[in-house]
Amino acid sequence: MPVTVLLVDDEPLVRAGLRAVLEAQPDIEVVGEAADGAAVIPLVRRLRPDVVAMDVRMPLLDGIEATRALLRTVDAPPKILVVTTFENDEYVYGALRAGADGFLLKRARPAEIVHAVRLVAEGESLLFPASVRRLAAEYGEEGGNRAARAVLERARLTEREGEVLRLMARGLTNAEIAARLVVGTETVKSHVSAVLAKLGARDRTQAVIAAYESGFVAPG
Amino acid sequence: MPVTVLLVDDEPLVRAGLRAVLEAQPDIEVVGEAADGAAVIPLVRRLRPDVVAMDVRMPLLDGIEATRALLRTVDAPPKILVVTTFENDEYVYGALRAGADGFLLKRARPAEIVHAVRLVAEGESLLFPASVRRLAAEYGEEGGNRAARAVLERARLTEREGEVLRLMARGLTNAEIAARLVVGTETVKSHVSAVLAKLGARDRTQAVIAAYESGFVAPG
DNA sequence: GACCCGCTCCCCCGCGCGGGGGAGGCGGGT
DNA sequence: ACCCGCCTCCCCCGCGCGGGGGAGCGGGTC
Repeated sequence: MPVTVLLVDDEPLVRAGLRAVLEAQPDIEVVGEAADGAAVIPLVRRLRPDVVAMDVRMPLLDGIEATRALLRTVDAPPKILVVTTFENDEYVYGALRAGADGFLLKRARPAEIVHAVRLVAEGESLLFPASVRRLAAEYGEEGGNRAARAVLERARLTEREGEVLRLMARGLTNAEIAARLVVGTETVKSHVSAVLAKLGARDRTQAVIAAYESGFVAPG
Repeated sequence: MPVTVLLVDDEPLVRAGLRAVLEAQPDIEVVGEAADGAAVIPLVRRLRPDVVAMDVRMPLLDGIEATRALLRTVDAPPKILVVTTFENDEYVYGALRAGADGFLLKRARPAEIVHAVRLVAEGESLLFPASVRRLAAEYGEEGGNRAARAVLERARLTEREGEVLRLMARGLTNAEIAARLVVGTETVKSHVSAVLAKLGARDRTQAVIAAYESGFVAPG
């Protein structure tokens, strides 16, 4: 049985492109399209797709709200793949926080798009696509922490949030981080929440994974 | 002010060796020695060392019990560095679980020993020394998961525990892991607890860090 | 047969974590 | 003067996590 996909994007051109790429696969079937977030829920109820490829910026109901509504009102909801133009879109992080399973850049190569759909359909999350992982490599070994800085910028982490993430990635608890930074635990909690939101992580474990996968911290 | 160290080992030779290595450093001072775990607590109360270098296998009171007792009865307890002969010693994991801050191989080079003492004195934990981290490199890139298998063996993780750790390192919750493995959440909790104990990790975040640091899972 | 071990599932319990709010100070930018 | 981003701290709340037990079962060893 093929993977069924519902396309949600306000630009017909993008929908057509995604459809062309996905329909070229024998095991992927596009079962419907929607032009805005408001139309998604009834369509999902009727078509029951495995995956919804959802734009973030849309009229009426944006991708974040649509994702939230979908997960709240539909039982056995489909996997949600957030489609965006910018790697740096805060809306993406909002959508991931709302429960989306991964994100996908519009300028990704067809093979990557297909791969992303298959992955989320299998239940994998795709928070840190290859493009992000390659950062460290791009900057080279001798870049020192230039790659880390780049990731910082992409995720728009503040300096303090970066410090907190680094300590999280050393296995410290909030209380220990607070002691280390000589601030209150509530302050650390604020920073941690900000880091989770910006990285699209659900908990500190996923944030640490993100730190390793992005090259923000390196093993050894 | 120098880092003060208390040596606890039943073998005088080992104590002498550690003392020679550490005293060679201007910023490290060995303030006392003990031959078994039972003598540790009163000595710590009197000498108030920054670091206790503690053997695991000792008569009367072993390193695990001594660590536990120390942390329970002494306020502002010193950092505890577990000293062992075998990388594979389950006692080590027990000691780490009991609250020790790091472990150290007796066959480590002097520079490594000094480094370890300074690190734990600064409040860093040292769960995964360089010797373990180098595993992946030893086995080479084309080793595939041979390095991972080696780590598995060293930590004595069972096959199932290895699967669970791998899923933890993908950011899954216990419930999600349970669904993936088609078992109950209580079962997963058992495996997770076993993994934490064997890796000397305090929580799943530290376990994931261990997985990355040891090469059990690799970024990218 | 007795034994150990790995996998499975169950109980109770405390606590750290993370969500969702808000709020004040402080420096920089227009 | 104004706003805004950052850092700091506070509240309440639910839940997942991890610790501490125990227990049954199959498969291997001795």
